[in-house]
Amino acid sequence: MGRRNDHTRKELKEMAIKAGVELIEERGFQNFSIRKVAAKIGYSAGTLYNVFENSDDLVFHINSVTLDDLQNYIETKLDQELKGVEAIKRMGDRYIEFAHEYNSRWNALFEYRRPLDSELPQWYLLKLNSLFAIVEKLLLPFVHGDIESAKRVAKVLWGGVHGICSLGLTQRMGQDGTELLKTLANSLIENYISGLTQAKE
Amino acid sequence: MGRRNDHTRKELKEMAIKAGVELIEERGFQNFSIRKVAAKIGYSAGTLYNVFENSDDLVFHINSVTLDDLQNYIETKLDQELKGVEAIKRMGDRYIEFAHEYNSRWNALFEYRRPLDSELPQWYLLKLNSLFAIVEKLLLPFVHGDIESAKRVAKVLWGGVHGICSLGLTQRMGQDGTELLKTLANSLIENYISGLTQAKE
DNA sequence: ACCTGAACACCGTTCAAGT
DNA sequence: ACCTGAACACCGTTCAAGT
Repeated sequence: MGRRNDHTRKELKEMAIKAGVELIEERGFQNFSIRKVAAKIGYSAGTLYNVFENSDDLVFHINSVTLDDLQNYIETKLDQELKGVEAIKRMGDRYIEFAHEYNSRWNALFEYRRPLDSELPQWYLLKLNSLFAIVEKLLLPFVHGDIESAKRVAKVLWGGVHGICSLGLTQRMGQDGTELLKTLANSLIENYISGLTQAKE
Repeated sequence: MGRRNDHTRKELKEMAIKAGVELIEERGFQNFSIRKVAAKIGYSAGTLYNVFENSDDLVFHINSVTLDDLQNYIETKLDQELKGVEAIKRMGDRYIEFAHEYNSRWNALFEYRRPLDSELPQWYLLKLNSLFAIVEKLLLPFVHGDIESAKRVAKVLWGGVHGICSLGLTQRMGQDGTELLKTLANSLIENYISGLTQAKE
C-alpha cells in the first residue's frame, strides 16, 4: 500500500467525476455510492476523501457537469432565429427532453432535499444562476427592459416548467408522455406571458 | 423471542406509520430508516417485513398520511367565500405554507425519484388524483365546463406552483422566502388564467 | 402464527500504518 | 505526501429457529 502518485489531485478529481456521471447514467442514482466510484477508478474509497469533502461534495461536482451539459443542450439546440415567446417555449421543450433523455442524472440534480436551513455550495448556485440568466435575457423585451421584473418572471417560468416536468416524469400527474408535458409547458409559457403583458397595458 | 401477539397486523401497521411520520418530522428524511421505525415501536426490523413489502412500501404509506394532511390543510383553510381565481391563489398559498411548515414530510413526498419505468402504487396515484380534483373543480367555470380542459389546466397550475415551491424551498432560485414564493405562485395563477381566458374569446 | 436475532451484502467516513 | 485496509456505526432484507 502507500503512495502511488499515478495521478495528480486534479486528475483524480476529474476521473471520479467522470466515473460518477457514468455510474449514475448506467445504473441510476439509487445505485450510486462513493465506494463504487472509487472501485470504478481503481482507488480505495478513502482516497476520494483526500479530494472531496464527502459524498455530497462529489455529487455536487457530478451535478455541476450535468448542469453544464443541460445548458449546452439548451443553447445549441436553441434556434437563433426564434424570438421572444417562441424561443422560451423552445427552451421549455429542451428542458423536458433533457430531463427525459438523461433522466438519472437529471434526477440526481434534485436528490438533495435537505432541511430548510442547509445551504447549497456557492459555486453551485452561480451555475444555476447562469441558467436562469438565459431566460431573463429573453424576457427583457416583455418587461420594458426592467431586469428585476425579468428575474421574477424567469423564476415563475423556470419553476413552472420544472414543476410540470418533475411531476410529469415521476408519474405524479398520470401517464403523460414527454409530448404532452411539452404541450403543458408551452401552454404555461404562452398564456402566462400573454396574461402578464395584457395586465401591463 | 417468538410470538407476542401484543398487536394485530393492523395495529402494527398503524404504529409503524405513525412512528415513521414522527421520525421524519423530528429528524428529517435523511435520518429515516425502517430499522429506526422498528426500534421506535419496540419491534425487530424483521417484523415490519410481515406487514410492509419493503422500506419503500412503508414510505408510501407515510406519504399517504402526509397527502391526507395536505388535503386537509388546504381544504380547511380554504375560505368558502373565495371564488374562482382567488380560491386557486389561496390554494397555492396553502400548498407553499404546508411545504414550509412540514418541510421534511413534504420532502419525503418527492424523494422517490426512480427510473422512468418504475411505477407508483395504484392506491397512491388515486390519492394524488383527489388533490388535482380540487383544482379541477374550481377551474370548470374558466373552461366552459369542459372537464378535459380543466384537467389539463389543473396539471399546468399544480405543476407550476409545485415547481416554484420546490426550487424555491430548496434554495435553487436564490434566498427567496415563502412570502416571495407565494407572490410568484399567485402571479403564475393569475396571469396564466388571464391569458387563457383571453385567448379563448 | 408470530417474532427475533443473526447473517449477508452493502453503505459513508475515519485514520493508523505502510511506502 | 499519498494511499490502503481495517474499523466503526450504520443500512435493507432474509430466514432459521424459537415460542
